[in-house]
Amino acid sequence: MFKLYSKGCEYALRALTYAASQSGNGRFQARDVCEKVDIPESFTRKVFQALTQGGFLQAVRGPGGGYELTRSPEQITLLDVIEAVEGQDTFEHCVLGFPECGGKHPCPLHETWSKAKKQLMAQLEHRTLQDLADSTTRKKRRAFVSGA
Amino acid sequence: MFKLYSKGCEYALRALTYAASQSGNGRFQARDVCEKVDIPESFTRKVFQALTQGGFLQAVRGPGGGYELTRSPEQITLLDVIEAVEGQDTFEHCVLGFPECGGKHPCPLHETWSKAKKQLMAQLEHRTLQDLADSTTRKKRRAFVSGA
DNA sequence: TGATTAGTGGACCTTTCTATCCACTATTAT
DNA sequence: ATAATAGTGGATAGAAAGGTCCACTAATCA
Repeated sequence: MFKLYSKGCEYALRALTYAASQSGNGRFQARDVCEKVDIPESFTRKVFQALTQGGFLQAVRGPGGGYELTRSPEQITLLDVIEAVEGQDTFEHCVLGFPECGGKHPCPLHETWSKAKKQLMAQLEHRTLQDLADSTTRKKRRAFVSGA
Repeated sequence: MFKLYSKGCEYALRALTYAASQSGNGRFQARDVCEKVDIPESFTRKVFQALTQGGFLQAVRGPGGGYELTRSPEQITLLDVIEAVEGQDTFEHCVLGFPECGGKHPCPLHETWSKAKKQLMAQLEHRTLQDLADSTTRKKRRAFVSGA
């Protein structure tokens, strides 16, 4: 089945989007954010650990601690998050599984897929965590104003 | 990690592309084609069974038997094969895992993903098994002519 | 110093996907 | 009829992804 990214990555996107939408110093706690966006805490913690080791998040221990983004949300694209979680080469594998697929020995789908991939990645590079955070916040504000 | 489709679907595409590239009555045997394109036979047989039950292939038992495509290769797009193996709804799931994601309650990524998906599916609908078969045949002929 | 808070790292379990095996049925040829 | 061929269906095994638990460390506060 089709998968744009793993579950861990999905959780990371949801969690970080929520974190970015919160006003304040930008610090968030794993427990809190997982509860808020309704994703499995233990599992997501592992993803946070990986993002920390990858230099994407900074961990702060002890009371009042949590995580902080090392860049501001408007400087982080979806592709950044995806590649941080999945590795830089997620989109690089030959879709027909030809080990030799490449410039010199392209598989029959190489050109087609290259084109599709380019368009896909352009979309993912185009939007930032801040964009996503804004769109959720807007929605909530609309609901609030309309009394829903 | 990113996956355009499952292993089974990858094998189906490779096998059917090979089958389409063969001259003759269009009948092929599981054992033969799996050997030729170097994919696991037992596993791929299951995929063939599914494609048969889905009306995509016709099975012929006994000596000289095998499978036949129920449509000609130039009438079968990559998207056809993918949806036949993976189900019609492979590309329909919300990428952020929001159960409510849809026209009325779009997730923050809904628009972005819809656009990317449309472009992706356009690519997959554009090429047929015959196209893929032709490109592999052309390559072989080139190699033959050039003496490689 | 001791209690509390919050992230860490490793072991372990469950589910899904991938893969193999084998007895069985249908078909053809001798 | 019998043997050989080719797909079928079910059981089962192995690998990877998804998920949980718990003892531990670091930091803060009383």
